[in-house]
Amino acid sequence: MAETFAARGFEETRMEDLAEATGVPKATLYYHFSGKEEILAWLLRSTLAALGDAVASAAARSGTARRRLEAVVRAQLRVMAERPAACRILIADLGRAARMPDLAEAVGRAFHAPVVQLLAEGASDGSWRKVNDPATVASSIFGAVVIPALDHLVAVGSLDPTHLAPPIIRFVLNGLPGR
Amino acid sequence: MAETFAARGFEETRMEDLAEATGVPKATLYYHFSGKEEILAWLLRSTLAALGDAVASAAARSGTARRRLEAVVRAQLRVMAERPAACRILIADLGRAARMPDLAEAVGRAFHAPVVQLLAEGASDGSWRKVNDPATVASSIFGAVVIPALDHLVAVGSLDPTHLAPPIIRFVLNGLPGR
Amino acid sequence: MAETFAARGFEETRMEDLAEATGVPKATLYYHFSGKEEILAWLLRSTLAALGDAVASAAARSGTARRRLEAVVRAQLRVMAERPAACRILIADLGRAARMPDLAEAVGRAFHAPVVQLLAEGASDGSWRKVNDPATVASSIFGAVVIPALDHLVAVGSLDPTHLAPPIIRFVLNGLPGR
Amino acid sequence: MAETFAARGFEETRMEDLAEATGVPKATLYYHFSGKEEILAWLLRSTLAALGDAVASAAARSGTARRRLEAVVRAQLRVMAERPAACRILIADLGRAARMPDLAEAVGRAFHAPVVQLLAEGASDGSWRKVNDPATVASSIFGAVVIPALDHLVAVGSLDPTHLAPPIIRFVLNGLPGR
DNA sequence: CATGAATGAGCTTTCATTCAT
DNA sequence: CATGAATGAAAGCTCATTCAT
Repeated sequence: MAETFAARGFEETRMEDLAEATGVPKATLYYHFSGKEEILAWLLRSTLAALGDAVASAAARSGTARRRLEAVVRAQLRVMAERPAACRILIADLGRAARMPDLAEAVGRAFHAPVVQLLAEGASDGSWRKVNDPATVASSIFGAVVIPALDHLVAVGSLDPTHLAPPIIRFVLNGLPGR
Repeated sequence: MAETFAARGFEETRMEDLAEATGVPKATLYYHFSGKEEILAWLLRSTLAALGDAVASAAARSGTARRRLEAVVRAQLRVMAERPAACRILIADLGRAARMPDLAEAVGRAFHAPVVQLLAEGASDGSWRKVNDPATVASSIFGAVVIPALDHLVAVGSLDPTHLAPPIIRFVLNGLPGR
Repeated sequence: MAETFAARGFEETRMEDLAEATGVPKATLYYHFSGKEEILAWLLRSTLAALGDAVASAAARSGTARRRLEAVVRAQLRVMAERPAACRILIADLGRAARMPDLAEAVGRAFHAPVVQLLAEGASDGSWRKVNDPATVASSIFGAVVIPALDHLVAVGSLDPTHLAPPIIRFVLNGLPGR
Repeated sequence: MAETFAARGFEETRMEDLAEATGVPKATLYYHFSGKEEILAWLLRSTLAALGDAVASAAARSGTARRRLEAVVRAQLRVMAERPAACRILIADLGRAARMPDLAEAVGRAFHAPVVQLLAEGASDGSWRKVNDPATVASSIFGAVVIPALDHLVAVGSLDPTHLAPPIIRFVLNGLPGR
């Protein structure tokens, strides 16, 4: 299902394709879901929930904000590695996600809000200096994690957080540091 | 044209809509383009070319790699501000762009390659320490610029590089710096 | 259906016309057939099958080849009278039938082969002298039956084998006999 | 031109195809002809005229009706051999020809009328016994000549009257003669 | 509860044809 | 006279969705 959407894109995926991919007859899909968009939403919602849980629990750990942000990035990459197809859909079609109100909100709750919060906490606990525009920076962090992950997903077909996490985390925490 | 695509998304945009938006009859569009997808490709290709030019000339300036990377980010934001619709399409539907082979390549040439190059040069000129995984970091930079820009584009409808550039550049160059 | 095709010709017949003529919605036609051409093929195939059956059973009778050939011609005219529309299509658009590989073969099996066989048998049983070029003569017989039948079909709108059969059979069997 | 029509059929032939085949730009074709159908009509009319001339002069010879009918058949085959493409169009799409009023009439004048006339004359000069239904028999003769010729045209791609004429003439004049 | 069959609603695309030069 | 460019008018076909069983 997710694989089918990920391979063809939402609009290019016919209800028939989903039926074939799952072995569930079209009409039965309609028995369980109200339509194609709802299938996608269900897929993404569940991934977003997983992401939200992972991020939330990473952010809720004890330790410095720095450590916790690192954990958040790792958590995000781990979830993407576990559900590559759903994540490809989500990131490859951000526009659609943005147009699905509850999803946009879910992304916000799942990643954006915890990170914004963390940015503030890090300023307090001395992890980093005060961040002036935390909303923008949270977006940048999201992009800095998600775009290279998508690159790998598309290029390699899967995601190995072991390799990807270190450079990303280094970049997110330190940028391009002078010596 | 770009506005139409950006507002509705590719599939929701009817050839008829493009005809109305441009005043050019449907059949005439087909006389010039081989189909809807080619229109989109043309739009994106032209924006990508602009982006490529802007990025290339920013990267080719004199000065430290640090300064030049800063210029590259500004250039990227400037192009996005100048062509908000095309950029929304591009970023909001990265999956489709990825499925258009020449476009994927164009993105690579327009942004990825120059930045990878710059990362190497910065290591030489002392702008920053050697970057271990320049491909991944270039992706992260791309994401760190593009995702907050998309956020603004979608939320605000336009892009003000004056406000957006500073936090993004600070983040890209310094990450979240300790005091 | 056949009437619609016969009246307007294949290309001038819109799918919509067939839908109206049958009361079956266009989309339903597409559910059962893969396209307009397949509908025509199905129509013609069924008529050809009827023709094949009629010709085969006429040819398989007991009696002299002469008698049986006569029966074959009558059978052909009878089928044409029974399905005037399908036959008009078939004969009025022989070119299209020829371009549909399985149909061309079906015509061969339905008429040509049995007649060629009969021509040989008639030479054995003394119905007529040996026929030198049976393939050509079988074609001539086909034409000698089918073209006047088409003429009547087009001119009169229907076919009365009672009137048409005698002159055709006389001509086929005797040509233009001297006294 | 004729070849193009013959290969694809009238409706499947695009104006563009004719332009390519002749090297004459589409718009120029419209400068000379009023439309696609008129091009076909022009093609067929010219062939029909040739056929009419050949048939008429064969029928007008001196000699018995028998000899002259033979000459008519030969003439018909000769014209078909000389203009195989136009003849394929004509016979393969009899329905269209029938729907073009002036063409239907031309076929009549070119073949049907002279043969009907000949049938009467043959009854007078003792070539054959009186023909009861000359219109039908003329049609049969037309079919007996034209259908095997079309068969060859389609199967072999060209027509050799030398081989085809004898069996056809024998059949037309004698039918299937007892010994 | 599940599903094969049926369909309403459109959309892309194609072409014959026109017209300004 | 000739033609490249432009277009009006359709039509075939697809698909999400429904519904009777």
